[in-house]
Amino acid sequence: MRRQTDPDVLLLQAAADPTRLAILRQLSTDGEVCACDFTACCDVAQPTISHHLKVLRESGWVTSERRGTWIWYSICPDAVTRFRGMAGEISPGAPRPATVLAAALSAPAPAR
Amino acid sequence: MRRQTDPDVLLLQAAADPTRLAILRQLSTDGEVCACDFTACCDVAQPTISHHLKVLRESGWVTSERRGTWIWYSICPDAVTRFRGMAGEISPGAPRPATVLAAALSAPAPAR
DNA sequence: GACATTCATTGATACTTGTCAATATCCATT
DNA sequence: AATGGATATTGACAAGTATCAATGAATGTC
Repeated sequence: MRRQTDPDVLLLQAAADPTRLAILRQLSTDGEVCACDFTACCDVAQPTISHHLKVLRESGWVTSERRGTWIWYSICPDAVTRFRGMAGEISPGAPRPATVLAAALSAPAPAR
Repeated sequence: MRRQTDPDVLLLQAAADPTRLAILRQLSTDGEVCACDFTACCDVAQPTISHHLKVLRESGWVTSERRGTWIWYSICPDAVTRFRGMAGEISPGAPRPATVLAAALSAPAPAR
């Protein structure tokens, strides 16, 4: 298992966790959320929330801003753009007209 | 670490791997790909490809169809729809007009 | 300064996952 | 049925990760 460097994979990996997806969804709804408010929605201890926020920060999903005692988190618009770009690129694929299908069936072997 | 059941998280987790993302991208480009053609693009052994294809199958990303000796894979349109739906739901969040920002700054504590 | 609160870090532990060698299974051809 | 090629499965191992208790660092209040 080699460590990830592809930024797209990093973005997906960061979102692919129930706690972090819940965080992203709450941020999508509220726009800005204090770190102390995430413990309520996610049913995990404070260090765990802090860990997940770090993952989201380092993957580019969120930014934080200190205001006195509290730290407010919000989603980076750039991450949303990148995520939607990936969603646009992944598609069911090129159309397969009958001629192409027939060619594939009669071909001696798949393309190398 | 409790096992995942949320289908959205499962979909993201399945895509959040370099090999599997490469598979999805090749399927997006070519529409339909023979299992034997994935070993070339991903630089991993055949059992590893088979393992990743299984993950993509069980998470709903792809379907397979046997044609004689070869098995052809393609992306499920439904998975694409779900993925794009998630991409649409995650956003930088509600707008923060000056009044809201001022209220947040002067508030004694974050909303509980 | 002393104290309380918020958030981050450290360290330990249990669980999950990506990988491959070896083997099995399925299909087509001879 | 015997052989060969394409995929899947099994088993084992190394590496990654989610979690929390304990602790540290920063800020605000008294």
